[in-house]
Amino acid sequence: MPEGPELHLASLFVNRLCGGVVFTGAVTKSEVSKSPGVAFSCAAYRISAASRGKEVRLTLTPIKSDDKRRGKAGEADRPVDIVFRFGMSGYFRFTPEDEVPKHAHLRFHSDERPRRVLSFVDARRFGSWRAGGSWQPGRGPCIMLEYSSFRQNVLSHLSDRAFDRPICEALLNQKYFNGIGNYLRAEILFRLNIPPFVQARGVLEDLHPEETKGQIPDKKTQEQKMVPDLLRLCHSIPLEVVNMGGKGYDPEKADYSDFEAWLQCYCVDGMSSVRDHNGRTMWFRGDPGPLVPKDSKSVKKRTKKDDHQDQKVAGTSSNNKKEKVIQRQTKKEKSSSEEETSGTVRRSERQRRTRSTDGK
DNA sequence: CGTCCACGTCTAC
DNA sequence: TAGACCTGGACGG
Repeated sequence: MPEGPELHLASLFVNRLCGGVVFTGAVTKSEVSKSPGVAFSCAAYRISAASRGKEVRLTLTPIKSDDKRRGKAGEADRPVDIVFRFGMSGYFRFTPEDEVPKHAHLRFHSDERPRRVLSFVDARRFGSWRAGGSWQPGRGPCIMLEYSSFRQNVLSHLSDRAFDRPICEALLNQKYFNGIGNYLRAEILFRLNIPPFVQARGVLEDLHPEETKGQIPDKKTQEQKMVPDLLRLCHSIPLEVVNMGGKGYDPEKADYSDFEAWLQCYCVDGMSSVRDHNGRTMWFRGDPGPLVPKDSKSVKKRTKKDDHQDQKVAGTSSNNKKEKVIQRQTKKEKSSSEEETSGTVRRSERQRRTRSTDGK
């Protein structure tokens, strides 16, 4: 669940559930985790959280007790910050001690009875944390919480080579779009009908610096402001997810359906998808744009349960990096595939469940 | 059983 | 621009 909205929801989650809780003792780490242990131990401390883009920072604040029997060796008295990245599968849980989830790699123990545990859970372990530091240098301002400087940061660096890339790939660059991930880029570009593989600079260079405070907008400016531009949607669409209220963050199935219903493009039946230059799946509708990878393969969505269709578009070689499946391909098949997949292809013809054998 | 795929970085050739 | 890093769910045989 981890893109900007999920990270921010995680911070809200921690503040809501742990705000009044006193924690105690050491911060414990799973054996298997490669992230460094957190050298913090305290008889009584509180936990608060903040987020920035795709990072969450926990602050452990020791509670000053009246009796000054502090001074035990290793006892902290100053606040400690821990900055987390969630990888592909990280999230926080707060559970009774005997219900700590599998893959809980960093744990904070409450001073209650029965005890509860705040856990950083991360099945794939692509996530990480670092104690004592701050936000990762090089990551840009938060798309949700630092909108103004985010916008400024992008528009003042358009000469950067990063904006040579297709817009869909630039949107994953955390130096400029801290918080955007794979589902958000699809949803954002979809709502503006921007082809994903057009050069980023071209999409961005005409945008206003905006937020020109004190200036009375004339009618034209007002009209322009009615139409949210790309950078504004990089802010507002993630906030839509946040405002759904915990859905989309919680890995439990019950909440997940709401999030699924919110998606208009990403993994949605009838949309097209291709691998971008970094091997990430880009979901879109219509024209992919001129910078689409040459050997890209278009794929129709596979639905999970209901109608389990798994239909690929015939044609182009399957460029699966890992398995290196060498597919034969004929020019004829290729052209027919492009005809079917690239041109907006009104999918009026309901999802066909025909499994066209690809390139075989 | 097996293969493919996943909301993300990292670093090495 | 490839892998590497991981687990697990969905789906196919």
